[in-house]
Amino acid sequence: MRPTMGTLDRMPVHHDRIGRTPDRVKDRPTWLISRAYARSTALLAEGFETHGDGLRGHHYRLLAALEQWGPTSQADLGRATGIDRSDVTGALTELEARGLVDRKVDPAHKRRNVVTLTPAGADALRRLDGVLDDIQTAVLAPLTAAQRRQLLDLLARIAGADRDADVIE
Amino acid sequence: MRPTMGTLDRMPVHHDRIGRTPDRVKDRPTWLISRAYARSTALLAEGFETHGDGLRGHHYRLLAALEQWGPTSQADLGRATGIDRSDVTGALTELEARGLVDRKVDPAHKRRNVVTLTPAGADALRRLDGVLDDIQTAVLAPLTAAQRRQLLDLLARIAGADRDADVIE
DNA sequence: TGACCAATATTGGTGGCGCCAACATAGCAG
DNA sequence: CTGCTATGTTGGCGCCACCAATATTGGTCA
Repeated sequence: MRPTMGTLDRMPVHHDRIGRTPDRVKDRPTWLISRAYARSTALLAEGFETHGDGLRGHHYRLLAALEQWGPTSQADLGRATGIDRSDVTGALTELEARGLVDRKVDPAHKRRNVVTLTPAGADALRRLDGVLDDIQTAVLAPLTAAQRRQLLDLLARIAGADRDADVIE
Repeated sequence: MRPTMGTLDRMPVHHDRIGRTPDRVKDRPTWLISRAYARSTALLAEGFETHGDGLRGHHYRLLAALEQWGPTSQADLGRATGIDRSDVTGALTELEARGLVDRKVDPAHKRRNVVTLTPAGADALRRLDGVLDDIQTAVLAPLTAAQRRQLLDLLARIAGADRDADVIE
């Protein structure tokens, strides 16, 4: 019994440890995945906000694709990054406004835009890489090196389930 | 050189296998997590749509919390499920309209609403459980039983990093 | 007691991200 | 030439996380 409060028992709900997750939910893989995702996106949002000049995940993915594959059409960028064509358009417009990419019509295929990474874009990508690296280590902080490798391996299997199917066939 | 096209080499981009993820991105934990999340949410959305009567993740979490802890205030529901208070309000309104929960003012604490799971709500929860179970097995399909246990353990560690911190201290 | 502060429920709004539909245009295949 | 497909763009939707402001209520404390 606690001090100085006679009516304690009419409190049907105030278990000291509500705030836990319901049992039905807390061990479900989809729940754990969503929690891990929530945690990583929170860190990403913070990192992008404080060191990302207002850029976000879309922008990083596009810059990375351009750095790796060189000048690319928007449609191919979308396929390479898993970003919808329409969202590619919007993100590229923002990147172009910042001078991080260059966009012009492909003279040989006039319906295409050829998107090119500018030097400033490459710089931005390198900066973001640093930010992202820090975030990765923060996310994986609770794990040992061996556990990290394991997790990445396992995640790759379930994350790439459809794509592997596409690739293999 | 391919046939019938002299100007082929000004085509820097048409690798036959674009559609992969940039190397800079594809092994990052946050990326893999987001892919796993995308996969699981796609399955969840499909499952909820075809067998969920239009309910979504929020609703399931709330029903599960109510089933486990009994009548609960909205604020506590929010804390228990990680759903923002404002979103709790909206989701409960929908659940109430379907007769799955009952919401009335706590006579002892008039600023609180006591939310109660109705029998229909318990039924809906059980139905959703079945749907969710199927989705879990679909998500984990590429893994062996041992790998599944491992993945869940590792995810729990990184997913619960903050909460554990809260609990431990 | 009265003044002040904290918690609650609600309303309304933001933003990221994934996705889809419609459209005009351009290239390709028959 | 006639479809059919690919491309880029615009506009919209839905889910989820989050935040701000407000009215109400409870509890605290000087």
